[in-house]
Amino acid sequence: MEKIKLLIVDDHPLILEGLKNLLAEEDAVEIIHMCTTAYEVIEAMRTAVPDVALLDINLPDVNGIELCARIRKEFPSVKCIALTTYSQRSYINKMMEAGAAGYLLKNASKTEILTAIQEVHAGGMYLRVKDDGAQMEEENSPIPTLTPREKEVLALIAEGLTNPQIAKKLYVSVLTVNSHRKNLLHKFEVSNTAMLIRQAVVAGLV
Amino acid sequence: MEKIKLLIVDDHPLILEGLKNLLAEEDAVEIIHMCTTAYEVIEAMRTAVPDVALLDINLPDVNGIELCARIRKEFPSVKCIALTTYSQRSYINKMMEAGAAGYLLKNASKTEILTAIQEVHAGGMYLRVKDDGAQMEEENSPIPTLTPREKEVLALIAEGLTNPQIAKKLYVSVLTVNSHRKNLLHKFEVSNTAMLIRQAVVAGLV
DNA sequence: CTTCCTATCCCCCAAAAACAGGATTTTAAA
DNA sequence: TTTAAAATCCTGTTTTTGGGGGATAGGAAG
Repeated sequence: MEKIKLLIVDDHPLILEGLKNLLAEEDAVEIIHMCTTAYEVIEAMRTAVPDVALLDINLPDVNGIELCARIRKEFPSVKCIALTTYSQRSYINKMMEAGAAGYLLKNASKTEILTAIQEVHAGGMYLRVKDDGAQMEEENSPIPTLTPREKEVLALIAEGLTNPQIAKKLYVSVLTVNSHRKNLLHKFEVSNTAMLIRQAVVAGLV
Repeated sequence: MEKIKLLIVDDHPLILEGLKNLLAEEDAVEIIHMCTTAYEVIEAMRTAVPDVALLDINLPDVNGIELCARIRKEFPSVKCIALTTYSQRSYINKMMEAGAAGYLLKNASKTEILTAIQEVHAGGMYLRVKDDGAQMEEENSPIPTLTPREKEVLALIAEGLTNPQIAKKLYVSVLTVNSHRKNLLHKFEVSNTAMLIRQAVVAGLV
C-alpha cells in the first residue's frame, strides 16, 4: 500500500517540527512538503502534488481559508484538513465552505490526526472539535464575508489611515471610503473602529 | 552529572510536543513539567522546582513577561528562557528586564536550544535572535509601559466603549477618560484608535 | 522635603467618524 | 440577458476623536 503523501503548512516552525516528529515514525504517511506560507504551498504543489494537506488558518500571507479554496480549485485531488487553534463554529463553517475535508484542533492527539488523515484520504470527512473549556471566550465571531474592496479599506484602516487618506490612496471619494467603512461596521456588527479592528485582528484579516 | 530539570510552557500543545520530542533523546536535560498556562506553571513549581524554564510570551492568562518576573521573585533559583516568535527589540528588553537569562526564537535549532539551556543553567546568559528576514515587518513596536488605569481604559476602548460610556463605567469624567486615551495614543506613538487597538492586540494587551 | 508619577479635571477647537437615508454605474453571475 | 452584487457618489446631522495646552491633589521614592 502506498504511503499517503502529506503537505503541512504552519507559520510556526516548531509546530511543523512537532508534526514531523509525530508523524515520522508512522509508515502510513509520508511528509513530502513542509511550508510556512501559502505562497510556498502553491509552489510546492506545482512540483509534487500531495494527497492530503494540513492547513493552519493563521498564515503570514493568505489565510488558510482562502488557501484551502485555492487548493481545491487548482489541485482538486488534494484533500485539505484544517489544523488550527480556533474552535469557533464560524471558522469551521468557513473552512468547510472552502472545501476542507477535515478540521482538527491543535490539541488533537497523534492518533486523532492520523485517523483524520486516513479517513479523509479514503474520501471521507473528519471533524472533531472537542471543547476543552479553555478558549470559549470568543464563541461569537460572525466572520463576515468581505468584498475585495472592503478588505482593502479594512487593511488601510488598520494601518491607521483616516478616510481622507484612504480616499487619496485609492483614488476614490471620501464618501466612498465612508460607505465601505459603514458597511464594514455593519458586517462585523460593531459600532466603532476599536471593535472593528479588534475583530479583524483576531480573525486574522489584517 | 545531574540532568538539568526543565519546565516548558506554551499555549500550543503541539509546540510542547515538538519540544518534548526535540529534547527527549537528550540525556543532558529532563522535562519535569509541561504547562499551557501561567497558572499551571506556578502550581507545578510548588511541587517541584525546575532548573530552567522555557517560557512562551503569549499565554492565555498572564503574559510571559509578567510570568517571568513572578518566577524570578518566588523561585529565584529558576533560570528563565523566553522562547517566542517575537524578534522585536522591545520584547527582548522587557523580558530581560523581567529577569530572563535567555531569549530564543521559535525557529531556533535543537542544538541552539540545548546550548541556551546549558549555558543559562551554568549561570550564563544566552540570547540569539537571528533575523530570518521573514517577519521584519513589525520591527518597531515600542510596547510602552502602561499604568493600571491606562490598561483599564485601553481594555474598554478595545471592547468598543466610547469615552462617555467608559467615563460612566469608571465613575470619572469624560475628560479624564479622554486624557488617558490621549496618553495612550502618545505612549503607543500612534494617532488614532485603529492603530492603537491593532498594536494593543498584537502586543497581547487586550 | 522635594521631585516624579498618577489620576483627576478643565479649556478651546478642528477633524473625523457614525447615523440615516438614497442614487448611480459597473461587474459578475445565474 | 436579466438579476444581483459591488463599487461608486450624494445630502444631511450628531457624536466622537484627536491635538494643544494646562491645573490640582495624592502618593511614592529619592
